[in-house]
Amino acid sequence: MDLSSARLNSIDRSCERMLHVRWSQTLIPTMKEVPADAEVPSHQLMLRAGLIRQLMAGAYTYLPLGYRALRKAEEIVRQEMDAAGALEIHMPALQPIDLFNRTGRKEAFGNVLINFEVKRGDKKIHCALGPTHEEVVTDLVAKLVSTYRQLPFTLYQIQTKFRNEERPRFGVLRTSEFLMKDAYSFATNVDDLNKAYDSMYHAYCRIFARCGIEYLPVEAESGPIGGDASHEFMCPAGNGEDSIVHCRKTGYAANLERAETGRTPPKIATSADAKPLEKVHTPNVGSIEAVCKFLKCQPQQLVKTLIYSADEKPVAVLVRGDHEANEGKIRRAVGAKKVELASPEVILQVTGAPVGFAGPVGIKCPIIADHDVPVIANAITGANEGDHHVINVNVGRDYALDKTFDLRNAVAGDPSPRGEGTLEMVHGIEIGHVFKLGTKYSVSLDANYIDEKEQKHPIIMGCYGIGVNRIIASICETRYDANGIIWPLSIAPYEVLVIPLNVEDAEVKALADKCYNELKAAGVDVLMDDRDQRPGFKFKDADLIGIPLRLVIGGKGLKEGNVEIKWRWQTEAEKAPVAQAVQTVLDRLAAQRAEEAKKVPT
RNA sequence: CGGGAUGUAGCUCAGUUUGGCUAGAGCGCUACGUUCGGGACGUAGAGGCCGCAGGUUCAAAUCCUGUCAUCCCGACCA
Repeated sequence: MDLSSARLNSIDRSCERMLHVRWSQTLIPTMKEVPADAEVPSHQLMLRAGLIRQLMAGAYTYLPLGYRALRKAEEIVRQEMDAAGALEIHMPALQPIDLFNRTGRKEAFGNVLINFEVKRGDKKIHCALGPTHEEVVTDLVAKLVSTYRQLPFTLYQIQTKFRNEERPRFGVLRTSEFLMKDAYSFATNVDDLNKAYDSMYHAYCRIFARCGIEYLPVEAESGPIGGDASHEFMCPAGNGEDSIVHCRKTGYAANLERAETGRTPPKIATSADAKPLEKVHTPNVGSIEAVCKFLKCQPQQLVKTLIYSADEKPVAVLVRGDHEANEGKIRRAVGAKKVELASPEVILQVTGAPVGFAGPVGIKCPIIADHDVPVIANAITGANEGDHHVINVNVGRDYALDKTFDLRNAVAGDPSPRGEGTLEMVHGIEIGHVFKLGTKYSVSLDANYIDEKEQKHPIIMGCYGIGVNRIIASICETRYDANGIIWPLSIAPYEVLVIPLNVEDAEVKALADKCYNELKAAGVDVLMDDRDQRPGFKFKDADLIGIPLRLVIGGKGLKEGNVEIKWRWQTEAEKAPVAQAVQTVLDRLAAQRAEEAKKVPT
């Protein structure tokens, strides 16, 4: 046997070892009780089902069952990346800090970037642990690519990332060390960038569909390129950290930062029953909440006046008291590059009052207002004078407005921007992100190419990430019942669980062994619960770890010549004759695989 | 980084308010026996730096000070 066939043989054997196992010989530490530290379902279930154990806040060990699931997710990601033509590489997690200095991200990441010095002889090397790999990959490509003829291409890797989370939480959902698939596309023109982006977007849809995750691609803040340049892939889940605005009717979905509303601009006219303007003394009453309490009114009656600095010029932004201003929308409305809340000095300058008492009446700077503002009759606003508000403020009479804008965060009940339907708010887990980067990194790291006219240009990039751990966590967060996890067939640590109910019964044991051996010979991922335990105990564990298909072999069934086959999500088992047991399992698996495949976009 | 909570057996927790015998229970674990189709029962056992350090006291799981860790809410999150 030559070396290569020996290696193949050993790979074969290691693959075979992956496929099947006896429970008594593996490590599946299930827990009956809910660990006190775990709050959200995925965290509780992953601990209870013996998938993970915590090392410290934000760092978890994947145990055999959990690691199998993780590797299955990883493999689906890898297959779809390969199919999309991306090239797999593996970059170091350990990176020189210099790269982050050059892109300005040492500053931008701040405390999130884990970095430290190591001694090498009499030198000190300042390193970072990669929170993502834009710097490393751009540096690599800068050194490898010189001409347009080498482009375009997309590189990807599946690798551990490190971020010093200020507050790790929700078990595996937010950790300081996590497995991420990150891909980077390199192109000479926007067309090729768009092609790479679309191809990644499509691959992502296939990946999440194959993983059995309910997912929603949402429009996200687009950054430097503008337009349709960024999507987050969200898994709707009650415990998700992100708020998504979603319209069921039109399918519109966007994150809160980005979501438009379909409101129509109101007619700007003074209310027919406008009451006389009146100044009231409101000592130390600056916040909306305090004003409402003091004047016994509702926040909807107030006009919130925020002083922003738009490219260093002050502008007053008016939104209804119960709404939140959206900086991105303000930036676009005034056509500024940079928008931030003005400093107390600037506020004093334009309003003549300290923070908390700004209002549109008599203010010394331009005003822009949200659609919902001019329709408030007899509104309450700051008086541009310390410790005073004005009541019965009305547009037209007391302050002027030519037009109104969409300036606030969307709220549930807003009309969809697609013309029909209503927006609702859902929470979601961010499981993927695709982003058109442009030339931010290629410019700062000198990644250029020469075109056919020998002109030098920065390479146009895109980046595409998937949180592999979050795939597992999202499944556990959304697919479970009172008894445990309900895995999709594609990600389940094992596809089939064989349960001989009484391992002391020679006939039961012999049939279970036969089924187990035949299933593994047929290439099925099969786990056999060969433990000498009572049936109820084994059923409970089976439901907890959630293996999709359960094959029960017991004395009672055997007397009738039957075994029982049951999907985890069914309540009643199907009886199959002993002779057809294995074939029935294989048939059911094939049918289910086909069923899951139907949901994958082509 | 602000606010809140909790650290006692592998897990879930009692005991702390009001200091006082050898620190407890259930589950799990070990051995033997009886059981055996949805987390059985009996008997006998093993298992504790009561988070850590200092202090008060004749005496500290219990009171005081400090510290560490974990969880939750908020801020932050390329």
